[in-house]
Amino acid sequence: MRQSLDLTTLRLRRRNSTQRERRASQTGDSPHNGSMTTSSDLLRGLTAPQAEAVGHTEGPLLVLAGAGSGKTRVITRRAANIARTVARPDQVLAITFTNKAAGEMRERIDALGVGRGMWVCTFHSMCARLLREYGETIGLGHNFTIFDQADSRALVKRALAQCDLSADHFPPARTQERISQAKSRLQRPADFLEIAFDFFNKSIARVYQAYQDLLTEQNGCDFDDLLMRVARMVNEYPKVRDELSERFRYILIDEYQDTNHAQYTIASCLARAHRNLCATGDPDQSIYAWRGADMKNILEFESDYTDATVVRLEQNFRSTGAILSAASELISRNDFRKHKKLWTDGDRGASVRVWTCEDQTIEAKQIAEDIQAYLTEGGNPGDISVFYRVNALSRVVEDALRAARIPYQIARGVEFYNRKEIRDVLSYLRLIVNPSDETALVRAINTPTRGIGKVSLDRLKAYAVANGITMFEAVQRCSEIDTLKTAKKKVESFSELMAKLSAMPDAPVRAIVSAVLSQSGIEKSLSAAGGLEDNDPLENVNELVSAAQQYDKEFPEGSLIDWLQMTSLVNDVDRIDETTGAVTLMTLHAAKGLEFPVVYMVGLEEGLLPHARVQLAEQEELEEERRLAFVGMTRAMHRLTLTHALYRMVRGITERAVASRFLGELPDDEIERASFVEQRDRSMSHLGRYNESEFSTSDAMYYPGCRVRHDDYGDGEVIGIESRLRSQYIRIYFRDHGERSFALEHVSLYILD
DNA sequence: TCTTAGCGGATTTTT
DNA sequence: TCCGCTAAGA
Repeated sequence: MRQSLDLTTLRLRRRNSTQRERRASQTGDSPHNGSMTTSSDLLRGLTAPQAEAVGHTEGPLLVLAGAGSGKTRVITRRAANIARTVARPDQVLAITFTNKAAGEMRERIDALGVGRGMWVCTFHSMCARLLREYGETIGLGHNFTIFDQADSRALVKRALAQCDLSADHFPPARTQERISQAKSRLQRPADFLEIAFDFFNKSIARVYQAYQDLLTEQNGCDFDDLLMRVARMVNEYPKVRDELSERFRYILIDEYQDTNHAQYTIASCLARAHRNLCATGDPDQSIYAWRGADMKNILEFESDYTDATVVRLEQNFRSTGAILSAASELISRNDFRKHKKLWTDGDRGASVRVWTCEDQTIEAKQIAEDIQAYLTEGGNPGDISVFYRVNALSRVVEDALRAARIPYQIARGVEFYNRKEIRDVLSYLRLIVNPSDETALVRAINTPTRGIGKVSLDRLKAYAVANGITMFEAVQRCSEIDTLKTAKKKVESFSELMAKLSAMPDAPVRAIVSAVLSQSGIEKSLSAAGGLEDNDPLENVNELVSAAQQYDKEFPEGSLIDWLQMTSLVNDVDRIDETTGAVTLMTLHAAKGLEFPVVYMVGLEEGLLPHARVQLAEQEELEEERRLAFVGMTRAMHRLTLTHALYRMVRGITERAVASRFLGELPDDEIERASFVEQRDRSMSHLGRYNESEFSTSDAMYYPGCRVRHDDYGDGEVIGIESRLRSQYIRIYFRDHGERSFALEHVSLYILD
């Protein structure tokens, strides 16, 4: 089991060693420094608060670590110190937010001369591992399948159908979200029903129950189940809790501000025996409230553990003065926060650049040109990253980079595993491991098409239900199913195929994957179809084989189960390869915890950041968007560029875009503006008169509080911009006429200041 | 049972 | 723009 958790670690270690060694040497954590064997060495080069956190061992500890304050270094050294002085490595549990972070941390700990055996993983992978070990206690087979979001969505649809609820009133995505939220709050279907008073919630409760039954029937766990089942297990089975909390004498949890209730419960239970819980995080970087994360967990740590030591890290070692000052000014607009003052004694550096661009194509082109110039000066593409709020924005940037022949990579690890052909192959593997996995069966049985369609599947299902067996067992006994007509033979041969494949469970994973490819006919049908220019499915499938081969090489002891688990739990960032020397594109969420010398943030517009889906009236939602902007900005070390476009094409339609209010919240002193807007559009635009000066605040920069003049209504103050239906509306308060709102594309306004 | 055309709806962010 | 779903035809 441990194998699966180590895999990502090792892979990342191999890939990233160059870059990380470079960074490590900058921070004094050189892996080649073999002389670090005493605890005092671990304190070398640290500031006083950092040293306090590293040296602390006993009792609860809260490290409030501002962006770029050397947090990773601190927790790494602290873990190393503990494992060296007061505990064995295997008594230490370190939970990080991504597998990548886990990999880096493990490598650094290794470099500090600590032996193997420490648990360094994410909440989800830790839970999967614990469930394989203890699952029987709560009636979960050890060979359970992890259902990803798409699988889970499909089950929600089935559950909705079973409950006779129309997808119109209960959109599967929303329903799934409701269920997920309930699970993260540790509410079971019955609990949910108890607090549901209206028809809507009662219906959701029914769907939830049906959904959960479907999952259980298939011996499956969705992502939330991994957490919920472990949380309930440690809560309700004192024996398990005691055993585990006895085992983990020291627990470190990073990014504590983004934990949800289930994770909080797990942490509390595991820390029960020894109370050596160290939480690190930064409330200003909490960006996952939408998926149930609760900032209260970190804000109330001190009342949960009244004897907690609190260390604040406020000195920033990452960014230049200008970047830090701009980011600090922005985040200071949030009301719901603990006051904190980040500071640096480094140089001010270059101003933060704010670019106003004609449209998204110009925006992308300017960025590509700017990157090109940076590379010409000898810069490294690997230093650069481009962030955006939504994945859809990556497209234009990609096109521009490709046109400029600049190497880039996108942090979208899950996408690979979401490809149809990959899911097809994986469904066979899942079925081998877990024959109850009906979702996998239904997919595999007719991929490639073998003439087993809906009708035959219905008959198989009916037979299974009538006889109280699984659908897979029905497949195996298809000869006795009379309702099957022409399909009988076909089902039979599928059954034989699966029997053959299942007979090789201990073979190397690569061999199993290859066997699936050749014997299922997937390979043949893919090569017959012929490859497209890019994204050839056959090539993707071959990449999967290589991945399996890699796994075999690194984990001779590894099993198919573990490999599948690993592929289910990869996230976007995990697949970034830092050694390729390519510009990295990612969402703002994925950027958390990373740093880059050069950062671009695109699409700083109302509707994108803050996103149109957030209720602007809800202060907390708006503040989370502001934190997201803050997280993005504070990733930058030397150079930060923020861009917005005046027109943006959304779903094929070009729309007027308005600069993000966040741009208006940045301090002028730290900002340098530039405009890439063509003259003709200025004169043709229906937005009224512009400021004369060329680089003035952008033409479109209406922000809340901005004073404007309207031809009919006189002077007023902008209250906000709202997106409704297809267009955006600007709401203005006029002294003489009260509140009015106008369609942005038709209104004519003069900006007064 | 499979293929295709046409339509409508959708998009936040992720383990 | 794009994707997935539906209905109709082979």
